[in-house]
Amino acid sequence: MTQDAAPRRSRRGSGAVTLHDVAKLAGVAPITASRAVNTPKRVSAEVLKKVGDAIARTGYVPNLLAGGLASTRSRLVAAVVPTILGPVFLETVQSLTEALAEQGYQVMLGQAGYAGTREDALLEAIIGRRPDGIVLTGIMHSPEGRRRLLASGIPVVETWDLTPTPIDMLVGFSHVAVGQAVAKFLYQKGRRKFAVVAGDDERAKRRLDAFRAAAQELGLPAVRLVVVPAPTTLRSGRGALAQLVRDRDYVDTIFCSSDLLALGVMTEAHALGIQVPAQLAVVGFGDLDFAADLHPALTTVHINGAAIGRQAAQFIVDRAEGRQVDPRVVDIGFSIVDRQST
Amino acid sequence: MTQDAAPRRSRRGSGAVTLHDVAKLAGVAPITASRAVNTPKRVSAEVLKKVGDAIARTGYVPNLLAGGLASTRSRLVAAVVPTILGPVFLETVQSLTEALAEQGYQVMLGQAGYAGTREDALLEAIIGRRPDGIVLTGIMHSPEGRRRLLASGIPVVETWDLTPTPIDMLVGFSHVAVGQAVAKFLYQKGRRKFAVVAGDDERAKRRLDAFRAAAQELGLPAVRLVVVPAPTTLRSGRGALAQLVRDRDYVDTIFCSSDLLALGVMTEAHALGIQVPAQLAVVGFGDLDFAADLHPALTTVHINGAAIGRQAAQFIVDRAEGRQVDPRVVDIGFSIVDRQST
DNA sequence: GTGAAAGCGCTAACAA
DNA sequence: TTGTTAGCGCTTTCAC
Repeated sequence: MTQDAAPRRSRRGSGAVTLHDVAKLAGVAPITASRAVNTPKRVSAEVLKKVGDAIARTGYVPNLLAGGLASTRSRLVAAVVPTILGPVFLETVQSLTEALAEQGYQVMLGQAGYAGTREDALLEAIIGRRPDGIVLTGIMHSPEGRRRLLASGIPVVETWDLTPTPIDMLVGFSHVAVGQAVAKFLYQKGRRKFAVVAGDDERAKRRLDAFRAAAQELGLPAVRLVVVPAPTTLRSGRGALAQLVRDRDYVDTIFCSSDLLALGVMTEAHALGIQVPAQLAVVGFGDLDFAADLHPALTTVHINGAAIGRQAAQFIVDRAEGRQVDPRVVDIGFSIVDRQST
Repeated sequence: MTQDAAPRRSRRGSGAVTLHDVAKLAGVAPITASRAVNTPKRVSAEVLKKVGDAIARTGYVPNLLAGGLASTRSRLVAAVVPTILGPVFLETVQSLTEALAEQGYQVMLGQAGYAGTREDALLEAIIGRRPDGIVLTGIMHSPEGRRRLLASGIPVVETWDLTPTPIDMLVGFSHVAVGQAVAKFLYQKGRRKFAVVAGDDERAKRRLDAFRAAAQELGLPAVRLVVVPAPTTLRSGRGALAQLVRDRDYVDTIFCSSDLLALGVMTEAHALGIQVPAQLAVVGFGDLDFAADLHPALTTVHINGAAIGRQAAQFIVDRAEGRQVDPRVVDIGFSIVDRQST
């Protein structure tokens, strides 16, 4: 603890070990120590060893805030979801986090809320961190928000959708195609009287509209619609079926906008003594973990959420490393998993 | 675009608007602009207006990396979960994120993996960001990890448990008390032959041990045990009941270490024609969203995960603002929600 | 209430 | 391959 004789201005930051300390201990210049840490190939074996020893001895952990400021590369990526409580995007966030972690990036989580309030404050908080990328899942449709993102110059990946006018990069699938495919699939199964139970959510609405249009084209009767608030729950699924029954609106098939809703419909069917699939076919969306193991097993639309996360990570890392990203739009597709509930 | 006459070394960072630009436009010193942004009360109304106008005109967004470096307060909090895919901790992460966002902090997400591998790399990544706090949920039990955390000097909140030797701060509940309470509860319901289906997880194990010990003290026969891999799933719940039946190990009650397992047990019971609760009582753990709406509704242990998140946020903000935190351990308790499945 | 100077810990640019 | 210098954009300390 050698104090300076004239300690005019002491700041001494956090008091943690710095690269300077390591460099001094190793007997090299700070920048050399920096290279030993970040680009070990561009440094002699001897220096590498000395610096490595010094790090081990001091327990040095690089300050990424300082590094990010100096290099204008924060190695931070923001992921924005409506809410973390919806199980839908979790797989994407998980694989995104993992793929990025492998490359030395961390994920900052932002919850926009379905309402779209706070969007502005959230954007401010995100942009202020100067992340190397922003991954959006199912949100940010206000023109003002899009403008700010664009203005920030930060690479943006939109996911879980295929919009005609992406902000920047895009990995998702067509909700319209899903709606059409499910209608066709059910028609081929011999089902004729459809209902839809859907969360009050823009993309669910697009699936549903396509579904209804396809049903109409197939010459089927009008599709009955029950809208429930987002986020969807088992409870609202139960309520929706109860309502259909109460209205004596008999249908032979229900397409739900989430697996949780489907589970709710099936639960209510069980409680009411309605046989699935004999009397009622149920289709979900998402193919959550539990869908395959329900009784009866749930037919549902499978989205490879993990692949979406990985692709998003790839996009961002590519950009951060200065690589050209092309194409900037990836259609990850979907598949209908045919199980017992239909 | 006035270029300097002799641009020796241009670095020009990110090219974004800086506080300097704002200050110049407002006709004040940078530090004054800084005060206008961060401590508006310590600035005259006139300055406040000029700076506000300049910010609006330029679209300035403060660089929190730079601010964090200078002030040694990153306003970043790391939250570590085993995996984001387990629904158990989500409510905690959600309320933590929200409570912190209100105070201007962001959450960085870390996934440790149940295996405990990568723990070291994760710690390095976290500490390197110099977060103002670290919230741990259900992990970090390696002595080496604890040592590093301690050495980093960063405030740590452990959650979802009540350990005898916390690293720093702690908000949770007693898993032993849960096990005992559930055993007593079931005994009072007239149940006598217990089984446990539990994930291979340290804390589930503690609940279960306490549960078995309590059953023994009540003079009940030995508790049958089925251990399934973590994270727990509906499928492993189904498998567990199937196994019990296959082994002709008849029990009248199953205590599951998660609601998902309980749902699996109930699903399998339904498939096998076993009546719940008449022939078999089922108790879950977690009181997830769907538990109340199952058929029959699931009796389970309720943990106020949101309260845990809020308390953790409080702990960290208090510390960051230099307040004394006392007490540093909060028992959030639990409750048994008595529904139809028992 | 406002400002000048210094520096948080690191890396880009340039030079040797 | 290594080192020197000058910042990255902000806030602290000290002075008025």
